[in-house]
Amino acid sequence: MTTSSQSEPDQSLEKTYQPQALESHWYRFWEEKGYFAPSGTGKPFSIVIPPPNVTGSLHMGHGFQESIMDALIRYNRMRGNNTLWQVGTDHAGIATQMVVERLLEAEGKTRHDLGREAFIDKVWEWKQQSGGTITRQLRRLGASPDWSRERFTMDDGFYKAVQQVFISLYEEGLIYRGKRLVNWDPKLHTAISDLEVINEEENGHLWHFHYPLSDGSGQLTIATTRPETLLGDTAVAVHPEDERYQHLIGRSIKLPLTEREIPIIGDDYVDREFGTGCVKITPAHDFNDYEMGQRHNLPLINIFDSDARLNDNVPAAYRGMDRFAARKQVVADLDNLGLLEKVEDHKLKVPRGDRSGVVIEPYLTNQWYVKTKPLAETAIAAVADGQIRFVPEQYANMYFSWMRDIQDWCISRQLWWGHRIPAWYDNQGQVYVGRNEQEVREKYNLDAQLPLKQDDDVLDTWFSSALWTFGTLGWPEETEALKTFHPTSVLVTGFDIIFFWVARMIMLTLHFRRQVPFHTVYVHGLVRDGHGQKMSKSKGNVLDPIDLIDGIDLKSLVQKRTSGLMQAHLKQKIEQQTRKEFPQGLAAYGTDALRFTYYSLASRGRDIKFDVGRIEGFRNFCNKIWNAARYVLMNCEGQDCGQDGSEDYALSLADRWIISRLQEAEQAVGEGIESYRFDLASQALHEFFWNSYCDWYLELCKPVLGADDASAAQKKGTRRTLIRVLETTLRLAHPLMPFITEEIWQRVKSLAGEEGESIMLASYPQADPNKIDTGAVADLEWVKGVVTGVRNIRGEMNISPGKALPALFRNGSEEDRQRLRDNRQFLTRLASLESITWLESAEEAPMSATSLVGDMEILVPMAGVIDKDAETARLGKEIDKLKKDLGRVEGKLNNPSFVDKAPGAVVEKEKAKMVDMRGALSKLEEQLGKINAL
RNA sequence: AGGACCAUAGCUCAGCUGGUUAGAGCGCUGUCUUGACAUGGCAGAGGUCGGCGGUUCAAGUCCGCCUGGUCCUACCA
Repeated sequence: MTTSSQSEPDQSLEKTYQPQALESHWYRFWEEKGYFAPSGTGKPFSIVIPPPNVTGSLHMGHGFQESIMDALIRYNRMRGNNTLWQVGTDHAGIATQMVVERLLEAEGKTRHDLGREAFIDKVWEWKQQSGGTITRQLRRLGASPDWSRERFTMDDGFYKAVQQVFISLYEEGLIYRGKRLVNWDPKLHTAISDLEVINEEENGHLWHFHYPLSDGSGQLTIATTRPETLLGDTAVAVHPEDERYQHLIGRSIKLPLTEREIPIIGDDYVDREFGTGCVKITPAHDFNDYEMGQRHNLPLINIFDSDARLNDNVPAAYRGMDRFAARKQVVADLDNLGLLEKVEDHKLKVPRGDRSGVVIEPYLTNQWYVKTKPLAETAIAAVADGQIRFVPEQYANMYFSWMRDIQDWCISRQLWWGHRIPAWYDNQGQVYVGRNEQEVREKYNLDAQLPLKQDDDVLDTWFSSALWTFGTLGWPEETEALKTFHPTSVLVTGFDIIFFWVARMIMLTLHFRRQVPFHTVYVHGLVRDGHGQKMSKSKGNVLDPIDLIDGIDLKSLVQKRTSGLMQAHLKQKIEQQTRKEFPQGLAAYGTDALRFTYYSLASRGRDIKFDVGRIEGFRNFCNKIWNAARYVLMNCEGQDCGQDGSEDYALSLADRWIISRLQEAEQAVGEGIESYRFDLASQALHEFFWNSYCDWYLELCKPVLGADDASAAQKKGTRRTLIRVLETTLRLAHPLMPFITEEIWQRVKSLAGEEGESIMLASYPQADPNKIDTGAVADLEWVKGVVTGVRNIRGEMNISPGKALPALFRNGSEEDRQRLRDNRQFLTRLASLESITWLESAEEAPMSATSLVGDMEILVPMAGVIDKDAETARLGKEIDKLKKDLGRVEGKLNNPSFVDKAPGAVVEKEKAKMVDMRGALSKLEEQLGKINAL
């Protein structure tokens, strides 16, 4: 491996770009040197990482997000800011507990076999074992957080912060415990918050049942999607103004199967148009019915146990039945009684747990809640008054609409893995909140003999992650880090967790710090596959960022995508699809190419489709940089590159031009990063380096460096420019492509007069308007015009690129003549010309192919090389295009209201355009005429 | 039901407060192994900017309606 420039400074770059070796080398170097820690000087800039699940692994979404954060961090670090990227991981309650339970299941055990203590030990063990995966993968991405400050949402310090927050909120009356309906997950046996419930439309049925009136005078027909809840009905409701049923309000129903008498009530919640206009009311198993039950003092009959099986509150025949079995049974029984009127197909939204996928049951339990309304008010204000800015702005609306209608947040979870709720109960169920049992006894003056039992529940994971920005910086201690880096500068996150995380962070941080958690929220889109599909295991379209970096053969890729599938029947389809899409597997593109791809796709927060063709293109870009650097080094190593402070060098037109272009590129890249338009930043960089530096500048250097007649000063000026522009571009690109830039920079820095141990600590290039030379830009545009004109003739006429052609210039101005005198060598070389001769107006021109640069004509004599028909066609094409455009311009200028009303400058511009076009057109037409006359 | 976003070249996308001949990458066609690079060079083809209407001297860009798509929130049992 030749990546160590320290030991072998003179060794040139390997012939081909091979990312693998150099990436691990430089990462180790940076980390060992401690470069990721804040410098301690400059303006503070800080970002907290959205903490990934400690036992998780890196997916494309992480890759995208961390790449963006790392670019911001490296950019700010190079700008001289005191830059902190705070890193850490989340304990991810439900997700982690589920993983460990699945491991136990493989051994035929459940968590209950182990008991709480032993199970938690097991989870810690699992964290120990797999917890390093994601942080190792972050390193592979080149992420540069301060690892020495790494935190975990269940470390000791965080535990303190969580307790403090819970206890304070409780004491302020903002946390309370209450018995009410919650979203119950019968598989995971825990309550979950509204946000964790996914409502998807599914096909179901609407059953119409007859409920007989108690007095036997008739019946009411109700419509329901959930027949089994009949067993918990405590009323039937109709609209109070519904003439069909009005008279029945106050009377009662004899509830079938139960023989219970339940009232008929009037409530304007009922929609007269839907179903039959009569609704069965089950206050214990439906959120709306619950509300209605409260309004009408209806009893609550809970008919389920925690598995959602029917409990002892139902007739013996149904006890112990699963809810879905009970549904069938109830329908059958009512049918037998002749009470089933009909069954209709019906689409309905079915609530499912986002983790378990099972149908969520509204279920009456005791839970802890955060009273969110008071917290939301200040949180709304912070965004409304601009203390927090969303990028793109439209996400602020999403935030507002949710916050204005926010519901209390259920924060208790019936899990074992998580922050245990700091509350104790005596035998009477009296609750005492405090840091530990001893403190509770002291605080509440409890008798030492009074038995206390801690709450079994843990807190929602998002409760602890809501404290992330200040908790990681040492709160509740008033640390230096907290004072320096809070509020953080920007939060980089996906729109999917604005409610889960961002909103709650804003609420709790404002409450406890009287500070916003961050000034800007940059919301990025979701990474989808090349066809716009969400990446998911079951679709088998997941791409692993690490595989894109290291490459993976087809066999392993198929293996990876088809193993551990929940539904085995998908296996074949996924395998086929994978073999078709990636017949060669994935090549090893390297981290820099992957990162650059992410940036190129990061526009305005919309979803991105990750096309593997794209990363290949940017791997090629890396290769281009590599080879350009090889060429530069080849010409500069061991040579005087004009870095000794003496001024004995001369800058050519090309030198002055590329320096001008570099300023523009610096401007564009900087603006792109500052405005979170990484697509624009990466594009500006790509365009500058490939199209300006490589395609033109390097080619323009060749005649100078290779010419015998070029002076030492000219050669020195060219070498100086060559190496300095390369070196600057590397710094410009470093936040986006950290590895390749470091590798090359180490070889280039001293030649370019730079010092320093690492590019990541070097200064970020700033555009200098004084270096923009508009004259040089115009002159070089002329050179490009001539070269491109000849090349066009050559290309279209199929003349071999090796064949040197004579060229005649005609109708040139004094400026054209001066430009030719200055740049003859460039034109000869780049256009591969044998000679360039001015044709005086009196002279007869030989039959030629023609190209125009302004008013000047370039003639390439046709004798022997150009075929008449091809030239006719080529000119015809040019003429058609000109005519079309000219027509448009003339139309505009002939329109009096345009000339009257448009600003003068616009009109002048159009007039000048018209003159140019007319001139060009007449020259081309004349030329076409001559050729046709042959 | 309410709201947001999107529709530009075969594909993926830029196009800022309305004013160059609408751009890029990939793909495609032709050609060239020239001492940095075939992971490359050079040249080229390809678009009535989803539809209709409006504002304006001027609309891909602003406004309205329509069509198609994505998503969020709420929810009628």
